[in-house]
Amino acid sequence: MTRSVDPATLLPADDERLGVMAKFFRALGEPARLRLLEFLLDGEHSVSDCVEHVGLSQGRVSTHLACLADCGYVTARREGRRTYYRATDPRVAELVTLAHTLTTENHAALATCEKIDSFESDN
Amino acid sequence: MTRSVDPATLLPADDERLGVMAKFFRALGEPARLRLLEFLLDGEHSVSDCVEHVGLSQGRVSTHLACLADCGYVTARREGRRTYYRATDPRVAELVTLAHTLTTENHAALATCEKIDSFESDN
DNA sequence: TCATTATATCCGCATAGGAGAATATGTGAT
DNA sequence: ATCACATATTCTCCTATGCGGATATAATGA
Repeated sequence: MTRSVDPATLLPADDERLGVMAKFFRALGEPARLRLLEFLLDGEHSVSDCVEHVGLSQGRVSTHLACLADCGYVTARREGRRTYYRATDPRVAELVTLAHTLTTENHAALATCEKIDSFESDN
Repeated sequence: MTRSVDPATLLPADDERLGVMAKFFRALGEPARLRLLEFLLDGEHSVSDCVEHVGLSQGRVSTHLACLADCGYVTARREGRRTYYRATDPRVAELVTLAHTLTTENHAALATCEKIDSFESDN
């Protein structure tokens, strides 16, 4: 039953687990989605509210929200022609808070990390 | 002192905070880096150990490790010609654990999320 | 100094995925 | 049924970033 454990040929199951986790994190690896998530942690909002809040096109915002929902960060509720999104799970808030704390502490180093380019604008 | 609060024209400071947090999360939005981080949570390892562990090119692994270090997930320690990396902050372990729990619960939905493509291989 | 080993950096290539615009779909009102 | 509004989906474009391979740099030893 034991299968190859050649380090470089890792278990497929682990591959999948890591792939899923990576997706999960990548969902928050976008300023726009992070802003949306924080907005939705703050309370329930419709898509149009979100559009106004982040200032992106309606289509893009809709996609971002769907992404957050797929990842389990927020839940959607349809009411009439509107869809309301909200972040309910307190552990999500916990995750964001934890990240906020860690990034604040490490702000300097992170800001200069060029391996990942959020937007190294000139500020 | 209060400045424009037009929702779509958000505070630059907030822009930067979100940009940095996004970077922080994006660092974990990659299966390879996630695998490396878990490996380093487990104990201290040299770059070559890591190369063997993840099975990617030495250069790539070095970059991934530098990225994790810049983001504050791991620390580097040079000893002779080798560099040893390790994840020390327990809050990092907490972050990973939390994500692991949440993704496990939501595995099904996440696996089908096509907004983000980790690798939707045919499994 | 020169050789060897361990890391780090650079380069070109390929692709994931974000952006807006246009369009489709769903839903309540007339 | 038709219209108007709210959201979702599709399209093309373009950039960020992962990858390997080559090379530069650092550190130890002869």
